[in-house]
Amino acid sequence: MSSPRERILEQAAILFHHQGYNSTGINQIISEANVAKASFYQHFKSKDDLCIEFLNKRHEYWFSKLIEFTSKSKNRKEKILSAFDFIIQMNERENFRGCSFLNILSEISKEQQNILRVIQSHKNDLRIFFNQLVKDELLATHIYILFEGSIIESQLFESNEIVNKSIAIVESIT
Amino acid sequence: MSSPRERILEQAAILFHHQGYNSTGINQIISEANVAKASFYQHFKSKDDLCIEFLNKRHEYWFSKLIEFTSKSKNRKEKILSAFDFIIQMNERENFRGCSFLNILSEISKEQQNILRVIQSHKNDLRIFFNQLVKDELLATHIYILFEGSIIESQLFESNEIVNKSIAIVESIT
DNA sequence: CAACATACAAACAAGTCTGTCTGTTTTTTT
DNA sequence: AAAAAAACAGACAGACTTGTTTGTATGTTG
Repeated sequence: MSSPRERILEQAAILFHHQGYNSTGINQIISEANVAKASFYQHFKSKDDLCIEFLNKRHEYWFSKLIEFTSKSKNRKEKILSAFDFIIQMNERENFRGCSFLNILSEISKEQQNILRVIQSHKNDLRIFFNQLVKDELLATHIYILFEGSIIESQLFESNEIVNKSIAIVESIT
Repeated sequence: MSSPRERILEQAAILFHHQGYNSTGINQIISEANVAKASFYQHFKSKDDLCIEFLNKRHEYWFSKLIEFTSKSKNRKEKILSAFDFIIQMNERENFRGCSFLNILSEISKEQQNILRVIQSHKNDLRIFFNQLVKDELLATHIYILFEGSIIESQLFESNEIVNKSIAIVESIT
C-alpha cells in the first residue's frame, strides 16, 4: 500500500473532481484515504495547501498525458487536432467533469491568491504549448481560446458536440 | 425600501458573485438583506431554490443588457463585435468575476440537475443569439466558442487581453 | 374596529467544517 | 534489541451550515 501522503492526494483528486473543492471536507478525504487526521496535518499545513499540491500533481499528470497523446502525430496540424481529440478522450475517461483548474477558479475567493497563481501558471503553459506549434501568435491564441471553450462547453452540455465543431473549425483555419 | 424578497435576491446576487455560491451562507444573506430567517423560508423553499431564482433574474438582466448594448450597432458584423465589447464593459463593471452561470456550474453536484438545466438554458439562448446574427451555423458556433472562451480567460487572468484578441479574430473571420 | 397577511426576533436541531491535541501503536533506523 | 520517527485513533474546540419552530409585532384590507 502507498504512503499516507500519496493516499491523501489520490483521494483528494477523486473527491475534488467529483464534488468540487469546497464541498469536499478534510474528514471525508482522510476517512476514504484511511489516514488519521493528525497524519494529514503532518503532511499538509492546511486544506489550501493540499489544494495547491493537488493542482501541481494534476498539472504534471495532465500535461504528460497531453504530450504523450499528441506526440503520435506526424505534422504540426495533426498535433493540434489531436489535442482536441485529447479533450474527448479525457471527457469520456473522467465523465465530463471539465477542467480541475477552471473548476477551482470558480470556487476560490480573492484571498486565495496562491491558488490562483497555480491555475494561471497551468494555463500559461498551455498557451505556450500552442505557441510552440503555431508560429503565428494570433492564430495560436485563436486555437487556445477554442480549446478552452471546448473544455467548458463539453462540461456544460455533457457532450463532445462543441469539441467536434472546434475540430472542424481548426481544420479550416490552420 | 424594497420588499424582503427583493432585498434577498439583491444581496444574494452580490454575495454569490463575490464569494461564490457554496461559500455564501443563508445567514449572511439574510443579515445583509435585513430580513428574518423565517421570512426567507417563506419566500424560498431552499437555498437551491434561491439559486434558481437568482439565475433566472440574472438571465433576464444580462440578456436585456446585451441586447440593449448591441442594438446600437448598424450591421450584423458590428453587432457581433459589440457583443465582445459588452464582455469588456461587464468585466470592468463587475471586476472580472466572470460568468455567474459558469461559476455555479463548477460548484454544483450531479444531484442539482434543476440548477444545471437553468444554466444550460441560458447558454442555449446565447447560442441562439449568435445563430440569428450569422446564417452559417458553424461560423455562429465558432463565434459562440470564442465568446465563452473570452469570458473565462478574462476572469482567469483578470484582463481583457483575450477578449481583444477575440475581437481581432472575429473581425477576420466574418 | 376586526381580521388577515406578512415580517419580525431569536432559539433550536442536527449536522458540518477546519484545525489542534493527547496518547498509543507501529515501523524504521541505528 | 534500543532509540527515533512516523502513523495511528479519536476527542475536542469553536465556529459554521441549512432549515424549523414559537411567539410577537406591524401593516393592510374589509
